[in-house]
Amino acid sequence: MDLQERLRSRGYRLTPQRQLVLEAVTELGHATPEEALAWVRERASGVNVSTVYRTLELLEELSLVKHTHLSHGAPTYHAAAAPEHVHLVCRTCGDIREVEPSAVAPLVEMLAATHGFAADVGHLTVFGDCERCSS
Amino acid sequence: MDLQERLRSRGYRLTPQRQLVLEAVTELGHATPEEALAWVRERASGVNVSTVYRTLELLEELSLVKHTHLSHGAPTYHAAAAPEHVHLVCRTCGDIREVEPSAVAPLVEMLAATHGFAADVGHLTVFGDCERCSS
DNA sequence: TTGATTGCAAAGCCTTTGCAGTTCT
DNA sequence: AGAACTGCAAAGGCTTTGCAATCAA
Repeated sequence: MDLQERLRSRGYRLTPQRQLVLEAVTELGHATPEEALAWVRERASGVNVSTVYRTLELLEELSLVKHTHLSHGAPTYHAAAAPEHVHLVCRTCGDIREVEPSAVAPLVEMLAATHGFAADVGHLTVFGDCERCSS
Repeated sequence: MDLQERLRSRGYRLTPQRQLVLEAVTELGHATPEEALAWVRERASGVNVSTVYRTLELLEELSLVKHTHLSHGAPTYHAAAAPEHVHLVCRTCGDIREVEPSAVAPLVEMLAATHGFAADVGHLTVFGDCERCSS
């Protein structure tokens, strides 16, 4: 199912800006709104920040992108099509590492079993200290 | 070790504002800076927002409080003395539930073993859908 | 044509900062 | 006196919103 199809089925339109923002997030892997904007502006001029914000919100609503909070500031977006992963963020050195969702499978299963809670693994970020910083 | 002692040993001073902010966070269990301020203002007048921010930062530095992000907006603080817990946040109904750290023990151990990563359980928040909302 | 979409500028949250007055030691 | 602390007001990030012009279908 492609972008246009998803948009049209909800009465939305396909615009160059929307294509570019989705492409930016996909290409960059992880991108803050500001970073996505920068990427887009390398390809098209005059695109505004507010369009990026509105588009990211829309794309998230369409389940085409997701976001997490990897730091205190702006959130980071990534394509929903990208393989799911959990983030490990080191609060000492700032290093960010991705680990496979299988790492949290036991947790997810147990939350489902004991609390009926359906965890969103793609949104999960674990803060702590990485190997170098905790020793 | 009490507040005054911790402060003094680092060259800081004990002030009514600092006592009140710590008390607010402790009493409220979870509090945003704004909520802490409101609580403090019920006991003392004229306390300023910036004092609350500065104090929370200081208390966190002294390991007396911790913070997590339970929603998109302001962070929530809780006393470090409170029993550690993980937060489950339902993104559909907004419900917030606390679960015991034992729930994530396997995850924590495995991150330590395979990635040398020391997870901060008290900061961990799992987003997803709660029982009612996922069915 | 007509409703969706955009750019622009202004406003809004949340938080930080500079500074001068005040308080503690 | 000297340093820490506070309130106040202004500024700073990040994000949202109102509106008129523009564009997709």
